[in-house]
Amino acid sequence: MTWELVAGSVHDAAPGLIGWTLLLDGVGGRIVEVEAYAADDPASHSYRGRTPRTAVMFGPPGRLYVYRSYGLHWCANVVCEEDGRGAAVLLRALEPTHGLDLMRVRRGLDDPRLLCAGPGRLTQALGLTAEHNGADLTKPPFTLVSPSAPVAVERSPRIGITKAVEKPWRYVEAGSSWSSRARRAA
DNA sequence: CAGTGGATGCTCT
DNA sequence: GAGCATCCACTGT
Repeated sequence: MTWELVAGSVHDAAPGLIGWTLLLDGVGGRIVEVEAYAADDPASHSYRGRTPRTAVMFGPPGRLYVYRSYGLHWCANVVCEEDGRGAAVLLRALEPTHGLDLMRVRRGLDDPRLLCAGPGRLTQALGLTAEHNGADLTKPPFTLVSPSAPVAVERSPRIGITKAVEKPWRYVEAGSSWSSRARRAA
């Protein structure tokens, strides 16, 4: 596994993660949308230094950083290296490929486009919670599979933040209809 | 369609 | 005590 992927800058790691397949207990799909949160980034949880919540972001790369968002959702990140200064890539959307039926039950929906299109949605669909904070993504119950073909990636500004709003650090698979902003289609 | 606001809990000031 | 890296239901066109 080319896990050097997460050893460098989040701006290399984030587009590099697009197209990988992520499964938890066999349920998941292809990563089609992520956002980079760099060490030197006012919008990053790690920006003000290490705290109990963000400690995982400063740890070994390739781990999961999970936090609660707006009191009700979980959001999942892949921790990157960046000289141990705290950096991670937020998983924003998957193209569901494995375990669709279980995802539908967990999400209470049938529409496959709404199963994993959004950071809170994908964690709910996979059953990802705080219990997975700090988990090693290269080991069970997680599975990571590299893309079988090269993936075209586009950049755009990040969503839902109030600082460093202009930075184009959201990475989406080009032409994907599974991202959180491309929900529209017939 | 677009726009608004409520739910909800934890972290840090 | 404020401020969220969100989602959904509801409103008015």
